[in-house]
Amino acid sequence: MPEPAFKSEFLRVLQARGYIHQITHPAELDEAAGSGVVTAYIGFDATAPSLHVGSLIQIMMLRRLQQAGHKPIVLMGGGTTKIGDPTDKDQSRPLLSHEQIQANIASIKTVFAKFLSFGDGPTDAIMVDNDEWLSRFGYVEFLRDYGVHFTVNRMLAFDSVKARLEREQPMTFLEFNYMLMQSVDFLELERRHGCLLQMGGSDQWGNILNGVELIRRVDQKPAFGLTTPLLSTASGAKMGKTAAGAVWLNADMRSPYDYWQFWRNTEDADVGRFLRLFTDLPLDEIARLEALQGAEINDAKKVLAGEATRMLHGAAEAEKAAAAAQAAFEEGGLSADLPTHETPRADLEAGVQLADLAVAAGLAGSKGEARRLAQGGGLRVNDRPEPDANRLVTAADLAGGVVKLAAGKKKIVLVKPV
RNA sequence: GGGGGAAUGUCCCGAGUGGCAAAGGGGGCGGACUGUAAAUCCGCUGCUGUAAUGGCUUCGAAGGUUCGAGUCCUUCUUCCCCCA
Repeated sequence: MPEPAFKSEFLRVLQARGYIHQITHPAELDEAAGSGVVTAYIGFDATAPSLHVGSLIQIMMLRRLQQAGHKPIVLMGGGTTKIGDPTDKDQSRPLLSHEQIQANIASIKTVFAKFLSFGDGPTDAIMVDNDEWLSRFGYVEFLRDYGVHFTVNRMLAFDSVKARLEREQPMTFLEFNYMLMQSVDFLELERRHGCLLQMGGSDQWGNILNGVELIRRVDQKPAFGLTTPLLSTASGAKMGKTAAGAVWLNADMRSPYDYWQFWRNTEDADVGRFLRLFTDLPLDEIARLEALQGAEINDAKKVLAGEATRMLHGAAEAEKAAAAAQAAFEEGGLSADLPTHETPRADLEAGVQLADLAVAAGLAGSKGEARRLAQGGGLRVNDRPEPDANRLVTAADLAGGVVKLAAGKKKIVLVKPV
């Protein structure tokens, strides 16, 4: 897109840090953001008990919004999750129960407090659940009030719908209604909180546009939409999916150490971009880090990992993760902060089959996998490759009170007798 | 309502028309090279087990034919297309 010179601090920051993909009315939004407090929202799904890194760019955008003196609204999709967003999905999702969804929301909530400051002040963040209004509509009422504003012709033209149809994959009427509900969300937030702007990933562009138009048509009020680029790594992989599964933000689903490792393993080509998006470091500092060449860029990755982990888990956890990584990778030593697996001392004294231990410690999904891993030279006991997964691990393998198990070079678990 | 097609290794795509643990690819994992990077090359990728031959469970669901079924037959489920 062209480079409009934004006047408002908010849009200037977003632009400089690479958050902007599309804006519905750039000049008007810039004007609004430059002359007063803008209330903006982003919707989040509640399909899992935690958000993952894929949502982090959205969370960070709300943080930037607040930093620039505006008011963020976190919209939890308690109602829309009951439907399931068809965007980018090939198949319908299994429907979750109301209780599951509410439990997920409660769990997700804890993360936002780390990035935003909530409260009653004019620029304090608030959190709302769209189940509050969506589940109250009667069918006839909903159709009369909102259904009239949407034409099927138009809805069929949206990418999310078109893609499903073209691939000859079924799309239920339930899912087809998702974009109506999301539009109504925006309208509802505009009425309740004077919300002016909806943000989201570029895949949400169509849904956001619908909301913008609904508000403009029904309430004759200004409304704006802004999307972020779809985040993928430089080599094209989707952000946030690794072999170990999604990179969850909740600490109980992904340890601070693993979270630190995720960022540490960023590709060279992504370091600058990620620093801008996911840390609060000043841009000139980032430019300096980004310019590092060869092996030195690893320093930039450590800064990235440290900053990102600190923001989510706090300074203490970030330092522990960094120290554990340094000990494990740079000094070949042990650190008590590495992930540990506890095993009964009596079992260890009797001897535990290595394959069983590797599975129990989460390094392999099955004994067969552990065996293959061992045969391929990827399974290490106390830093020595161990080709025989049948061998017994005993108390004799204890070194410094623990047995160090590794699958590959990066997944390390300390087995601790208890 | 009538006619024609489709569902395959629970990550995805996809070959297979009586001997199949099932081609090929993507993805993922491991190894080598490096810098805990990328690219490249090599290996692995249903569970379980051995020094090794093995055992078990898989091709939408349930039955059937057969020494033997992903493959043939019947019924069912879901989806797609055409006609009404």
